Amino acid sequence: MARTAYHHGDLSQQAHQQALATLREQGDGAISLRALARQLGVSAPALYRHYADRESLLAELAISGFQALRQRLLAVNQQDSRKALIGIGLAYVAFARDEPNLYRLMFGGRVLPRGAHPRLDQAGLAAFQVLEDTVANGQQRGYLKAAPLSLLTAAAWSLVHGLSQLTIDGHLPGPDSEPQLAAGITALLLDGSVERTTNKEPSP
Amino acid sequence: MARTAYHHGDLSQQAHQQALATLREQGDGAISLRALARQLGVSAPALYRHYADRESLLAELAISGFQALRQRLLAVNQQDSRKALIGIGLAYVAFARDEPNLYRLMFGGRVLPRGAHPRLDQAGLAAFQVLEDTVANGQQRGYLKAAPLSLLTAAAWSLVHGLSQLTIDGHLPGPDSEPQLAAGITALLLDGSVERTTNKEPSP
DNA sequence: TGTACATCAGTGAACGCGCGTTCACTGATGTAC
DNA sequence: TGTACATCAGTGAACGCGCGTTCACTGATGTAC
Repeated sequence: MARTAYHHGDLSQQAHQQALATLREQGDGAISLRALARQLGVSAPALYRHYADRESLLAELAISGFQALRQRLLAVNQQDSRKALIGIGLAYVAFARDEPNLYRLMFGGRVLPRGAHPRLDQAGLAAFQVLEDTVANGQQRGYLKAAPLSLLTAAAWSLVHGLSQLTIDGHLPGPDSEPQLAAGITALLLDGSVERTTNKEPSP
Repeated sequence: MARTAYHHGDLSQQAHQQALATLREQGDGAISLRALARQLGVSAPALYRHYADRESLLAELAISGFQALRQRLLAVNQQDSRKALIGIGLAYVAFARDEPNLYRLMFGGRVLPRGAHPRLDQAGLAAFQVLEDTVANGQQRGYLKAAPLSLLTAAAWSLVHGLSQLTIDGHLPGPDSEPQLAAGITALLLDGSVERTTNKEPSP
């Protein structure tokens, strides 16, 4: 253990991890730089070597959250358009359910306003892009209505985002019935977006 | 002005109003009992005559928020089922856009957890009820699919809630194009929920 | 109509707390020659 | 291979702040008789 007194060596990473743990357990309001430093056995100002201020730390957490969400969405099988869209919806809601406090931080709006952290905005966009690509894909295959892409995407996003929020805030029936709820709701929107004549996927 | 030194006479109400003003301008995080008392020219402990603690005050604000939302939803014309559903969606999103910080408090989840304030939960339910009634109404008139009411309602709610959140957090295109976006999205969900054979409203 | 008294709605002072951030500093590391 | 020196990553102390809440209290109001 080359843990010399000075030069912790891994402070940036460990601070991130510890803050993430606190966030998960107690929400972003519970994250303070002083407490964090205490937990890491380090003086508070040391953290300022790695994070400009408290908000920057939170932004970093949110960024890695968006990256994780993006990975989940990318992992969805894209072969069948219909299954892909439902799969994206399920993956999205599953992420929110698994990481409620992280999700709240990412989309809270209050804590991390748009525009203040360019890398954060970018990470959010990158995750959103996967959803939009999936919709565009479905549309190109003639599977979705000819409505403007932005409209279809906004609808899909609103739906999964709203469902996520309502779920993690306990407004909807227990989490046991929630996955099929998500699937059912997504299907509901989908069937509305399907051209009547083209409700079969062209085989690859 | 019977504003005697003691006995402010209207402290409860004025505290509510002042707190609401602060909430609107700066969000719930900016509400503190001490600052509030200062603004009202009253000692801080005086507020404890009217509110058990800070959180109770926030709960009161959220309650009146739900009441206001409910009124807006009740004001929607219910004659035509399709128009009613779209109207509810528009009214809902308009409320969020007009009162972003209040809306965040009502649905933040972090600040006011479900179950802690019975009257708050009740007020939330009462607002939700209007939406559910509208959906049930549409279904009874044979206008909506025979899917479970809870599913249809959850879908509608998720959609408008998600759209509201994304809108007030600036994730969607400018607020200028937003009303037609809301209408378009709601219609998208609706057309998916419409039985193909019954897309005309029985005339009254 | 007057009065004793309970109750209500305020006050001022204080407790105890933790926070973000800055400052001048020191010890460790890496690099040029 | 050794050494001067810049740079990096920490330290401890302190500033200044505002907060929620409790305490023992006092002044005003309302009510029973």
